[in-house]
Amino acid sequence: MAHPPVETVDPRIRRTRALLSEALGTLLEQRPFGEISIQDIADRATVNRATFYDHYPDKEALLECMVAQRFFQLLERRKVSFDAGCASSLGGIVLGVCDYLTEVGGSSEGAGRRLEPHLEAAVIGVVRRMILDGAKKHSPAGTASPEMVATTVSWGLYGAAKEWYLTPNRCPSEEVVGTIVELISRAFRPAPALASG
Amino acid sequence: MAHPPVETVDPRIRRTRALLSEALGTLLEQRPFGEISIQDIADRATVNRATFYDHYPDKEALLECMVAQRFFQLLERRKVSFDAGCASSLGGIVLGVCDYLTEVGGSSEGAGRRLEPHLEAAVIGVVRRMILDGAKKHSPAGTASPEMVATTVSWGLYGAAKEWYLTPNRCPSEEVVGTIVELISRAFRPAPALASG
DNA sequence: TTGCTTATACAACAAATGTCGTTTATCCAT
DNA sequence: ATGGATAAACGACATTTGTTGTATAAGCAA
Repeated sequence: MAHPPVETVDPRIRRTRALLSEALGTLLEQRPFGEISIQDIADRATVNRATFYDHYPDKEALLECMVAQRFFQLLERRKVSFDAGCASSLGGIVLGVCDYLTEVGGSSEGAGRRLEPHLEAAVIGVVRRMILDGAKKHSPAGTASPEMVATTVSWGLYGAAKEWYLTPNRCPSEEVVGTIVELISRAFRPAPALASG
Repeated sequence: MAHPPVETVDPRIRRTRALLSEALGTLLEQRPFGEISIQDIADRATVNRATFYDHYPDKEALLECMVAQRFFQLLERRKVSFDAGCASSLGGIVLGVCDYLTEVGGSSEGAGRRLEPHLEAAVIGVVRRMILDGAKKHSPAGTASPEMVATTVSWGLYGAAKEWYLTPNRCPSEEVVGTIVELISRAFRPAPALASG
């Protein structure tokens, strides 16, 4: 009944949300997000349309939850974690984002050359959480709070991955990881002297 | 007639789009974006609803155009530009983003603690363009293309500004600029040795 | 001015959205 | 097992959305 899907024990709620999530996932393999109606999702999930609104305010919210969940599971499968003291540990996250974009964008999303904004927000959210957990275990990197660092890095990281993904003849994901890590990992290092002006 | 508003000379088109943009701007001062229908916008603009669809596919597209235009004008008024050789020139952009978020989020958007994704995309787009123009005039910063650098920095910059904006008891925008510039400007410097691991 | 081009107004339509109230089924604590 | 709590099914409704076709008006070039 809660709109932002909170942790719940009730098997009815878990079942319904799982059905809706799976239904949207299946439909996204067939046609782009914009061509999927809530009725379509409810039908595929064998759930009443009104029940959908008991769980999510709109289909964008469902997409966001689904993406966050699936992307997080992708990182879990790869046993990706983050240690702020180890710059190369960012590589696993970067590779995960690149591969996830390729995976979900391959069929329909990428064709329109437009990533669903809520998909982007969900991915960034997962990355931010992971970076924040790692960053908090280390000493502060200058005047910026761990939250500020985590947000900056997660947004920059995602933007870089998206830039790569939208490049017409892009290189394999493994090759771009180093470049992206190089760009964003500097946010964790102590500040060098800034150029004046 | 073109959906993505291209440069046009026809005064009828310019007039209609200006009316729609201004109408949405006025309505956003009264209630959040989600509670504004296309009919509302068309009425306020004294334009037929069907005409709206001759210019924009949906109200999100109008919002994106409006935000990009207004935010760009904000930077123009402040005479903000970017020179990749001068790290502090990022400060003007950062301050512009922070102030713009405060400006548009003050009335209705900020209350719900949720920024419209298309607003975010528009702001990032303007920042990216400005950074890209400045970055292209300089030598390449490592293996990353100017586009990659500009995208990474613009996303990171926006994320940082958003983090600041959403902080409950945030400091004045002038105070956070230095922190954000310090975080993101490193992407323009030559790569230091990375921590191993 | 004339005439061609094109943007806008307008009406109408099927479809989708978001909400509400009622009934039925499921969960879970006792 | 019983009973209270609550989730889901279902039908209905007003509203919004996106599209289509035709008529009117505005722009612009000759």
